[in-house]
Amino acid sequence: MAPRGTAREKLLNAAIKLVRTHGYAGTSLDDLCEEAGVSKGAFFHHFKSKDDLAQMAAQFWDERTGTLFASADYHKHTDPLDRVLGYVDFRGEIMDGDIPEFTCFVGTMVQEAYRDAPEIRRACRDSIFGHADTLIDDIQAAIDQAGLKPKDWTAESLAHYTQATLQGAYILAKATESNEAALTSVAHLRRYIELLFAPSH
Amino acid sequence: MAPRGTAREKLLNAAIKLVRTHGYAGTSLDDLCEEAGVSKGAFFHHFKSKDDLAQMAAQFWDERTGTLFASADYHKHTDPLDRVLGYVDFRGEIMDGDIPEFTCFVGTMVQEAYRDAPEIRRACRDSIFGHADTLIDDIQAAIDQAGLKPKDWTAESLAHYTQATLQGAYILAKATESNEAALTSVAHLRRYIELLFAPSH
DNA sequence: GACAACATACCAACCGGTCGGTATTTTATG
DNA sequence: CATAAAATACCGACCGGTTGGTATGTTGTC
Repeated sequence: MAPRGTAREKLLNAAIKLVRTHGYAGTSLDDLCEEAGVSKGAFFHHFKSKDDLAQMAAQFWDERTGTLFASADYHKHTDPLDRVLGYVDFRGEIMDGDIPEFTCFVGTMVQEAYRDAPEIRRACRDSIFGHADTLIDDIQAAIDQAGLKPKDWTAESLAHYTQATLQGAYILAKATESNEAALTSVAHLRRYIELLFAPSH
Repeated sequence: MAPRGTAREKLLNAAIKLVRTHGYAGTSLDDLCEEAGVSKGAFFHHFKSKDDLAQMAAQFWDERTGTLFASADYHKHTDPLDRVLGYVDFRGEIMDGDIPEFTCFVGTMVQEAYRDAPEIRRACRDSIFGHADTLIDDIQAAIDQAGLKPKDWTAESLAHYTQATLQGAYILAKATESNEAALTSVAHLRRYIELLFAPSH
């Protein structure tokens, strides 16, 4: 028997895995409980409803990915532009293995829930944009160091754009059942950033 | 009473509308029939199953958007780069109104169906990449005219990248319930293409 | 009157959620 | 420090409604 006090976390991890594979509405509570190896009773002890689980899972995802990115090597670069490009490279490096293993849980879920479950939408939005915001300081430092005075874009808008590209890359990956088009997209994103900061402008 | 012989098309349009709003699994056959103003019998007269409808709807969407883009003004530019940039601008212009009205039906659906319904996945893939392919000739002409010899990208990969960016832009729009981040993404995409073809390289 | 285009009635499986109960851990009290 | 009470963690049968799908009509048109 599994140790007590672990059902909640097992359900959160099961949610992330199954929603990435089958979508939110396509994942039933029975599926969730079976995947987690817990009972229906345990589910409703920890969560008020399926939507409540989804919201908590978005926060859980946010923390899990926050740790992953915070401890990644790209922060070690002394040059701010290298940190930004290192981030992009890192996003490419983790596009590995089976598609549900590297695609974005909150990006997937918000597409289904944005209209019918406002709290889920907000939790997903906070995760996506909270993560994007971790890039702003490095981008701004790169702008300052390069002596750029961009008129029609900002560190924030570029940070958001990176997330759009990555989310879209995952859709292409799902459509083709391959990470190839996703990696191509990351390469284009990298090239864009290089061009933005290229000395010749 | 609605005229006979229109149920099929009404169901296809209802599918596009409802899936864009609630997702694929989140849309029931009863919802579909009610939205279309048609009975369950009519549904199963025209479609073998819900998945069959989804597949047909992806093809229907492909034809509908094919007509829209084929008749758009950006083709009128004599300069190929202007046609490409005109396409991007056009994508921004149609990001208007309520979110389900401008987001991508096949991009939404493939996220839910890519693992569990291979025929739907293929139909969505064909629509996305078939559309992307309509850009290749213009991009290639722009490359040739600018005298570029890109080593690590092609007209095809750039065409695919535009679709990734747009699909991701829709996710940001859904997450924020606003088209603002989507428009910002389109502006960045435009800037990237301008930089790629800028004389100074 | 044949056949396509619908409508209606119905079904079994599945869905999210409830409920009564039990096992374990924590806490208050003498 | 013993122990009873209370809170927590968990179980699984069960419920009513919804689901995708079927079987059997009815209606319009050539």
